[in-house]
Amino acid sequence: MTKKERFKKIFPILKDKFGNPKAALEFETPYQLMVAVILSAQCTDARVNIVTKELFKVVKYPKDIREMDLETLEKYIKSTGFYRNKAKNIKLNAEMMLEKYDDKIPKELEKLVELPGVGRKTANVVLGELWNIREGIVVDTHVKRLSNRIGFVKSENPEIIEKELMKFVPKKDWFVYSHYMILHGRDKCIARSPKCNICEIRDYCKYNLDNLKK
DNA sequence: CTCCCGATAT
DNA sequence: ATATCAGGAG
Repeated sequence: MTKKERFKKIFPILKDKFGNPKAALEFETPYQLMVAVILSAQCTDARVNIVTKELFKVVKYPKDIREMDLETLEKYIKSTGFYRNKAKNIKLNAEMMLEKYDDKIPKELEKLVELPGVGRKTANVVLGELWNIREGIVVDTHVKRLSNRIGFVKSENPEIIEKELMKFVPKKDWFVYSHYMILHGRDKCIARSPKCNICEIRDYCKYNLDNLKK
């Protein structure tokens, strides 16, 4: 089976399982979503939501971050890990927002990634979530792991993985596909101990098929 | 490539 | 004890 054929088998199964997924991150304003995604680096979104529940009571726009001192911000977000980097980036990010965009988040990927703390992954999530804009495929740790296990790619480089996936994943599915990878990654294709024996897509997964031979 | 870094599951 | 969690900057 070609990659495209396998994708056509896998995608409907995941679609049937997860439907039309909403982001697990909680937010009210677009700016809050960007902050939440920055916080979600190497951290579960459940943890991010615990932190933002308090933080977003006082932070809704970039000006709210400007008014908050660094130490206070660090205290709010500490439990998400990397808190000093994240706090510093969020402060710098707010300053650039106020200087260039006020509180209107730019809708171009090239401009978004210039904001401190925002990389390609974060930018794609923000654009997709807020305005359904798909400039690429979100490649996070889950997409990376599942793509390699299924046998779609053989690479640890997010940009190479993204290009490879874009060859056979239809553009209209780019955004939901990464959502499905993330959800399925948390549910069955867990990093440490994948539950291949109860996995819905095991018949199309290289990792499972290879293990059966042993 | 390394560093950042707390919380959680195993 | 240790790997892992919706990564980004230098």
